[in-house]
Amino acid sequence: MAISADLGTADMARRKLPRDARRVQLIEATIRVLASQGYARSTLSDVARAAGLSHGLVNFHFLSKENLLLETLLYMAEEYRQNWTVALSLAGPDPADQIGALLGADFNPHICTADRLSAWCSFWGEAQSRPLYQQRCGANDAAYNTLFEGLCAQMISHHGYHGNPARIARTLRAAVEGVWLDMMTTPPPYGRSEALATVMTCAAAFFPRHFDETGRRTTA
Amino acid sequence: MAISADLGTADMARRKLPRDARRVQLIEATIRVLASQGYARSTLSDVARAAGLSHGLVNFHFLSKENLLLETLLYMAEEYRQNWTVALSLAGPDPADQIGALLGADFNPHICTADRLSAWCSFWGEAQSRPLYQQRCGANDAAYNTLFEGLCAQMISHHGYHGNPARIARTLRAAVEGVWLDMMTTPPPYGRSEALATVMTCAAAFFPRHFDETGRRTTA
Amino acid sequence: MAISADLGTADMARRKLPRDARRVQLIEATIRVLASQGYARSTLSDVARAAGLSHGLVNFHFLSKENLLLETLLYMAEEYRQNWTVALSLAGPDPADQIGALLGADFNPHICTADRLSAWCSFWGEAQSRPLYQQRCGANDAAYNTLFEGLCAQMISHHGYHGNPARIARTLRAAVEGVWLDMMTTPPPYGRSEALATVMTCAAAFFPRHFDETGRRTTA
Amino acid sequence: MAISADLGTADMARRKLPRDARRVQLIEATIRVLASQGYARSTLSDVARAAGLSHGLVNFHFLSKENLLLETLLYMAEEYRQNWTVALSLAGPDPADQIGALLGADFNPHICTADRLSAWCSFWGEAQSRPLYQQRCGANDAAYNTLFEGLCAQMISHHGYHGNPARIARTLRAAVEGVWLDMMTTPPPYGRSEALATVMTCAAAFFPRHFDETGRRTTA
DNA sequence: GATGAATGAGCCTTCATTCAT
DNA sequence: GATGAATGAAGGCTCATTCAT
Repeated sequence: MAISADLGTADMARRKLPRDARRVQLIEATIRVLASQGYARSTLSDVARAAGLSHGLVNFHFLSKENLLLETLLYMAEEYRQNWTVALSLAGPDPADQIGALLGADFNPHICTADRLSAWCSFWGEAQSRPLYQQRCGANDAAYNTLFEGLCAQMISHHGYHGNPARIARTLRAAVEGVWLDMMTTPPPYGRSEALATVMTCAAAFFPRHFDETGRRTTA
Repeated sequence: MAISADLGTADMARRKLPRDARRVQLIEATIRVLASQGYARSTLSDVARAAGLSHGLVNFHFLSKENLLLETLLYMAEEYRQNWTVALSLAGPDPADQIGALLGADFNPHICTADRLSAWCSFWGEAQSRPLYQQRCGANDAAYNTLFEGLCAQMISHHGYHGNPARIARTLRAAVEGVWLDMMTTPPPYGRSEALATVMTCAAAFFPRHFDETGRRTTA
Repeated sequence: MAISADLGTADMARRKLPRDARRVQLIEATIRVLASQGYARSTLSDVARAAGLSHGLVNFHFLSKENLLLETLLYMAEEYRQNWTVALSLAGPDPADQIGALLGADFNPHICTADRLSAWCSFWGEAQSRPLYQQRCGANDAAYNTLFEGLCAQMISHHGYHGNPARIARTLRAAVEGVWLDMMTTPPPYGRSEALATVMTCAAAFFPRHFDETGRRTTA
Repeated sequence: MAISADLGTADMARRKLPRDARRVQLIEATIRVLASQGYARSTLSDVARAAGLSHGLVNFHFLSKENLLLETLLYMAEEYRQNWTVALSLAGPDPADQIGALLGADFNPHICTADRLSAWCSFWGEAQSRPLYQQRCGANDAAYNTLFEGLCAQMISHHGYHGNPARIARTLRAAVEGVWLDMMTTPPPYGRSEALATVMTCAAAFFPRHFDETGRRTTA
């Protein structure tokens, strides 16, 4: 993960690296455990075992289970943010290109892992009763939403489409999340490519001249 | 839904209720507790307190916590199924009417309660690691999916639309689930009507002559 | 059981019969449950189920579990006492006949049931920590011991044997109890007849002219 | 027995004991608790309190109550086996010496404690309904029984006695167990020496030239 | 830093007892 | 008398947290 490398290099001034490396190691273990056990059944021992470390070390690095889980969520949220940010920066200036980049980023094999999807799911399930989680879960990234809505508005104004940009943006966002849920709930054959195709079908419904089921229309 | 009518009210506080009435009372309490505490933090004592009954009674009627939660899920799944079944039977023969009825049913105030949405969310979060939950959660109702896909196919063949019916159906389904997730995650103002409007926006994108943001076009 | 019939007819003056009949029914069920579950795992529900009666009835008739178990022990102790009393009264006047009768009585098929042996075992296991049980268990029947010791003394004085009558009596008693324990602990083939033969082997060791492995020597 | 030497004393109250030492400490506490409370009333808290440790530690070391009790039984069975094995190895080659050693070993003050007798009793009481216990309780040590029977056979062939060796062995075994039971059930004055004398009385009945009430005849 | 034994709060579960019907 | 729902105390078990080594 680019993010973990960055985290490691950031304050690398001193031998802090082992410290952060341990943290990332434990967080990655937490993600795996959340995926396989679910939130309610995940224990610190499971995490320690998954990380190949000793039981007591988890509290040493994260002070509490509560905190470990929160940091795991923050880690995934940051990872997610960096992912679409990078994708966006690599895309062309056309809003269609940018929308395509954002939607595609959600299915980037680095992000859209079975384990990570499951872990997200776990957090969603708990978010309702935990304000701290809620702030970091999915649809609450205001920057993302504003950006996406702006891109939809540009599609309308620049490319001659019609409709309420906020609602179109929200619809596409909902489709992505719904598809993510399906990927969890539905048996294997329903993979990343079919998921992406489903989302692109939705995009094509709104912007038929710029998208089709396979993604951004190259001939647009 | 008739199933849940009037339960949890004060008058049934004590002493000898018919077996099924108590079960429903406890299940409704479980839904409320799941909504407010989340899955991981829900205890039998919470459920008993929410129902105004002793905690021993929960095990008396449900044998185990595990089982109580499973029965709660089954109860909600059945309630959900009945809800769209009824809505469908009341709709006209036109596939557009039936699709409108199905989508609207998902936002029926009886079903689409804050508590119920939260409870569903809790189960989704755990479903990944529990096959028994997974079978009953959301996108796995084969009958529903087949039906919905058939209706989309009819829209195409009867009303001159284009596209892959399976993928359109899946997209609409994903949009509904995504919107449900948003309703949980997003603060209050995002209510049932806005949620329904979002889903209808999606339907309108696929079947513009038969739907708009407010629902089924009356003049179609 | 003769004893249960007697209990039933004793105060049969009025319709007390159903009352005592129920008690005996529950006690017999308790014996079966003790035998199959052991003391620690026997519950009132088990007893009720084994008796084919309702749960609440046990407390109605016996006031408490503690009391039910005590009464069961008293019932078995009384049954045991009657058994050897009757056997003794049917035996001839010779001390050898009486000893033979007493030893044989312990393996009377009515008394020496698999269930009853197991139940006795359960009570023995608990007796150490319950004075009330201890008084009624096995070797504490003073009347029996005095009697048996007297008979051994007669064997010595009348039939020319040697030894300490108290100790011989105690040895025979111990052999009976040890054999009972073995019958519980050892797999099936070790039945009543082999058990009796073992005890008779012991008697024959002390009184060889009057006993052999098969019991009282007929030609003595 | 070396195995149990010095355990349960004050100095090992707290903090980091080698794994096995803690296990033995807890097992010894379990024996004491079984003796004073009986099987049915023994709780993990009792055991923890008796050991001066927290109750959580019991499950930490033994995983479950069930397992703690089983391990306690195994510990006592092994202790018992070692006891007679050692006694046998110290005895002379004459079968009479060896039988005397085996019978005496059963009343070795290290083994034949009030607590241990009570604990054995508790297990016997439960053994009927627990195959795992049954295998380890008393009369089922095939090696012991075979050995003992062989020694009785030697007494017959070498020293001119008569009788069925299997039955004599079983009788002596039964006497030992019966006497053990009596030691539990009967009030104090009935101590180890009287118990041993009773068993020796039995041995003397079968092998009068080699045993008397006080044990192995020295002049044989 | 790292380890894992030790602690104790909290939860699920069992079950004797009560009691309305 | 009989039934079985209801209660609540008590116990086993889990597990986050602490801490001596």
